[in-house]
Amino acid sequence: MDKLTDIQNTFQLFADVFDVPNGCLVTQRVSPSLSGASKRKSRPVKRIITEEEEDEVTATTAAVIAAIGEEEVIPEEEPPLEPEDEPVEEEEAIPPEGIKCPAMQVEASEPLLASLQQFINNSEMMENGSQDDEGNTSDEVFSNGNGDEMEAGFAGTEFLRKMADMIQGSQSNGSLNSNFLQQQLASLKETVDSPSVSTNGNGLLTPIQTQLSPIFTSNDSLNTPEKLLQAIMTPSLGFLGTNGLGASNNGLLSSPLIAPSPTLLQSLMNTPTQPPASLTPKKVENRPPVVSQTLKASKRRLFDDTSRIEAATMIGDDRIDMNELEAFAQLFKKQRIKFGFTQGDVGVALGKRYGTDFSQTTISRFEALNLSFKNMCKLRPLLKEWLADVEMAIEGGATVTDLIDKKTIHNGNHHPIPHSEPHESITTTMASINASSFLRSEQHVKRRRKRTNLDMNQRNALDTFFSLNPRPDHDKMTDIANSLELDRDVVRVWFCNRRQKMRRVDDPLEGEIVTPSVSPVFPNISTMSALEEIQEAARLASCQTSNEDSDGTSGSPEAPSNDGDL
DNA sequence: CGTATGCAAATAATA
DNA sequence: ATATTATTTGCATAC
Repeated sequence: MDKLTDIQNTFQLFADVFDVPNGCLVTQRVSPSLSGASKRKSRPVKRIITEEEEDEVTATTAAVIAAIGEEEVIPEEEPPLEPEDEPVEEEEAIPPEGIKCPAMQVEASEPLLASLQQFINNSEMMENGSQDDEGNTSDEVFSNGNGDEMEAGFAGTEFLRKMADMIQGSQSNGSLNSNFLQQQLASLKETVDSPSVSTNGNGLLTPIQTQLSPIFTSNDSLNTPEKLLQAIMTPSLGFLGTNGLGASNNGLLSSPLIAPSPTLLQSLMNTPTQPPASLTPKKVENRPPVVSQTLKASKRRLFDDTSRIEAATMIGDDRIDMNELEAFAQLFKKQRIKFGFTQGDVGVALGKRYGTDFSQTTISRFEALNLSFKNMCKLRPLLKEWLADVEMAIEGGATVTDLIDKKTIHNGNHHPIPHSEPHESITTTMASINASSFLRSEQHVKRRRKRTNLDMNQRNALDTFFSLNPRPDHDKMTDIANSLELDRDVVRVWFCNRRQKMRRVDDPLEGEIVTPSVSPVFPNISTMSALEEIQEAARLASCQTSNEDSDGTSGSPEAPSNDGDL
């Protein structure tokens, strides 16, 4: 029963996904409880853009195939299809260095359809044509939520059929996708009827057949529409669009492709009657080979791993366009340099203005679009304002040095503007700005704790402690903190991060690891003594070397120069 | 020097 | 209040 409903929903979803007004995928807030549904992992915007650029259409195709389960046989033998070489950009002062957002409108339905066709074919063969009625059997087929095995093929076919019908039936939008789908469906049906023919006038269907994923042919891997959908929708490869940003600059299609977040989809598919908990809906796929690998493999450490494919992340609620961000970033940099500010200067300046200063690193990343989309959006207004102010000031006759000087106002001295300022306006402007709106924010903006820099000894010690007990309790923590002359919070955070890291390293495959959380480490060491001994050792070790630097001179163990929060 | 990055603290949002 | 997971930042240090 519920299964059936599920199917229905799934159909609907498909229909929605493929048949939207603008001919592009759109995320629509699904009513259900996707409240906490957000497992997003973000990644730098630039990377996203680059990705899109690289894979284009090909990516989409490959994506679907891959997502469906096929291996990564679709490397780079794909005919490039002469993408776009349109000169585009008529902007003037912004010479994009190869960073742009190509259209992501590429049809994703073709490969999908092809796959569906394949699937249906296979199923058909399997069934031996024993079912003639269209929609009544489904009830039985799906009613059993656990004993489904052999019916897989059958049910699957049914499912796809329905889906196809549905899609076909609700196409009247004239949208690109709809039309295409309709077309494909036509040929699809034909083909299904006469498997020997390849009516497809696009030749799109044929080539893919061969690569039909095993997921479609094996009975047990696709026994539920959820899985099917999931497989298809697995965003890993950009099938769903990379991030819902990227608009075409050449006018291929005007609206950005916004894909439903996988999470969303999942929640959508999940029936209120959540099954036991045998499978972890989390990272289902194995390796997102195609797309992600192609990127600059320079530092595929954190980002590559961390950011999987979750591109649909920033689909958010707004259709913020990447173009603007990109443009602003460039403009910002240009102006900054023009005025003679360094990234560091800006960081400090922002601190002056908003109470939240940023490091040179952050500014650098902003300019290079090396921040998550969300993060970029968050920072943009600040930088924008700052830039505007500076421009205004400069226009008013101020000098960069003046400005820099102002923001260089170090701690405890207030003689920034000695006297005769030839540019009162500037001063006024600045003053007003500072005084009015921002000053306030400055107050309640709690400054980020200065990043603690653990020295080798502390690290080693912590490591040791960790190996002994990855999750010490409050007291233990305090103890450790004391022995290392660190703030308890620092220690706590360290452990948290460490666990996080551990998890990150172990889990990836999630296939065979047996939750090494506690056992592997010290299975026998139940003796407190031993444990403590080691701890002592660690402590000792740490103290030894830190004999002279222990005072936390340069560090920040204590008194992190907090602004004493007003 | 000013920037770009790796590694990983510190934080935010949730469970 | 705690832990976990996802993210934002920034110290250090390599370009």
